[in-house]
Amino acid sequence: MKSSRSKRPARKKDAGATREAILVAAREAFTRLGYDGAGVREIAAAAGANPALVNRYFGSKEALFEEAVPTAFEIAPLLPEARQGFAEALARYVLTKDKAALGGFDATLAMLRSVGNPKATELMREGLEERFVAPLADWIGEPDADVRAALFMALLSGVAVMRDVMGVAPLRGDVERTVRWLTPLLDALVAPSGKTGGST
Amino acid sequence: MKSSRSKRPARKKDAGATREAILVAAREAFTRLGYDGAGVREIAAAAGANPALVNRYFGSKEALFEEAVPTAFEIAPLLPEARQGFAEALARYVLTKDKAALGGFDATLAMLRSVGNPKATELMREGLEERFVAPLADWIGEPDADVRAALFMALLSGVAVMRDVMGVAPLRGDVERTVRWLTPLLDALVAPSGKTGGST
DNA sequence: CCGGCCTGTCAACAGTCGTTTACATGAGAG
DNA sequence: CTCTCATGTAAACGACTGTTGACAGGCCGG
Repeated sequence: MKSSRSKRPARKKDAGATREAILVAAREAFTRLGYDGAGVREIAAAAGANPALVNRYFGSKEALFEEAVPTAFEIAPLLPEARQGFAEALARYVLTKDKAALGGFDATLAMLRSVGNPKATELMREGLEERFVAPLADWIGEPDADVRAALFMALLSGVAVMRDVMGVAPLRGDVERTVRWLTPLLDALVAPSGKTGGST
Repeated sequence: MKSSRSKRPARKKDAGATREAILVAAREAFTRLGYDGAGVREIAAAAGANPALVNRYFGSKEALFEEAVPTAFEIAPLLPEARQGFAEALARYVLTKDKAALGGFDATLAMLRSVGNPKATELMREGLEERFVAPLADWIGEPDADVRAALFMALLSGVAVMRDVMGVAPLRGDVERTVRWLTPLLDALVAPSGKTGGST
């Protein structure tokens, strides 16, 4: 009973901090529930803010989503200098990533759970191509790099959908066994050409 | 002005036909808009029926979805006797399939656009495992068949998401060029072991 | 031909959604 | 201290959602 007042601010009047709290809460909610499933009231409550402030600081739920999710697509930090072991490292990453890290935010999951909404997909397409496919294609630097990068992203997304969203059993089992089969697939897309594909 | 009456039945009273019309309209709507995006009023209107009939014949929107989508997952018909050319045929299929066929119904697209809704994913998981992953694993009949089948489905779903839902550019371009890179990936998962993966 | 029941219609319910407006409050400037 | 404006609150709007109950219509068996 430490609060006799009906409202405990928990945060003094600070527009910047409130805006940031809403943004963080939105990322978590979009990751867990998708664009349609996450409501502004729920997001605001998780941020300890009033629902009306969402519209005041972001204009609309659509604009909030646009700022929260598509800008978070980032493949660049994952591109190492050495190509050796890159495929396996990424395979192990998608199979073990814990959404509890980084405050429950996972851009890939937020994307996948929001693909049902046409406005959300429209907002994500540009970010996906510019921040994921294009940099990856540049990094591959081989013939058909654009197609290979797109297939790379498709494979990662597909695994995420089956494992984290649909909960398909075999992908939730032994990680090492799955890594052993996923790695060569990813590697074939990023490795220097001539080994697989490309020829007739 | 051939109809002076305010309502033209367009179909005489026939419970079975009405039920079937709703089912067909629901499949098309779920494919195009996903579980959340497709409304019962819209489905009923497309079927030329009254919205209340949806609940009368199916019980609820959830039950309608359960009967319309998860039962349509079917890999069995696509499993040929000969393994030769199977991967390439399936690769070409996912890259050229036209949703206009079969009345605009595509079970994979309906699934992907509905993954944002937890009730929908719950209803689809069983059908997906029993009607797609398990039969495919049996057909592969190799060590780690379950993981390989799951990755196979993940790859196909990922391509569908990136190409048909997100509209990623490289996957909408030259089909043959994409087939050339997608085929060996699928082939590695269904081909007799020893060629790729499984070792170490 | 006629009554009963299956089929279809209509309207409304209760709830949620994003959004907006009017109002209260508190912190900092003069 | 006091005025003032940014910040936060409260309530309601209009539009939707899935669902249900009461009612009408027509087809078929008697």
